[in-house]
Amino acid sequence: MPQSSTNRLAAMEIFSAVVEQGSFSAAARACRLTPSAASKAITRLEQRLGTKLIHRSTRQMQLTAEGRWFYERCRHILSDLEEAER
Amino acid sequence: MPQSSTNRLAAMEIFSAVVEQGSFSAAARACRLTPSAASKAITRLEQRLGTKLIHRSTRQMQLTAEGRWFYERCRHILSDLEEAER
DNA sequence: TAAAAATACTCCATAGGTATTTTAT
DNA sequence: ATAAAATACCTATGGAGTATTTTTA
Repeated sequence: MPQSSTNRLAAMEIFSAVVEQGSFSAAARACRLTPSAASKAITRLEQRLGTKLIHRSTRQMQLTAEGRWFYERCRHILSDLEEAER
Repeated sequence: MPQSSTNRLAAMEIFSAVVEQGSFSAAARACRLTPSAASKAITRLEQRLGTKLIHRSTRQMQLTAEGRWFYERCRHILSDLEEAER
């Protein structure tokens, strides 16, 4: 049930974009957001899940095992969603 | 991508509750919301989808064909989501 | 006529933007 | 040195609540 008022789908979309683009700035562009917004979205997501999804430095990023698993779930859910909202 | 800033998952959860409970007030209780919030959530959802999901009067409600279809999609997505966030 | 739903209005928390700082190559 | 990420600060708005009105069995 709601009350978990954060926008979980937006977070999943941004996370997927980060994974696919390989950087926060590129993901932000793809999502038409600022890098700041993308960064904060991922941080919030990790806090909510209580898990690190991406190991990142200013120059490189790598998915954690949980990140890889969560990315697969995201793809699945987002494609189902696309169908549902079509 | 975001910018569709509405909380689509919350809407799906509320919609599912309405279907399962058979009324907006009961669904609101189940979701720990006011009937007002539930009503507005479904209205927003229908507007966003551009489809009527529920034919409703003050005394009865019935799913449209689209509503039935969308409900099935919701169940599927929400249970996948539960797994993803677990 | 009494319940459930819809709505007008108000308020606040989430999440986005800008500007700046930090970090790593 | 520079480009990317993080963060501090500010702001806007989506969405929740309350109070009220509308609806229909």
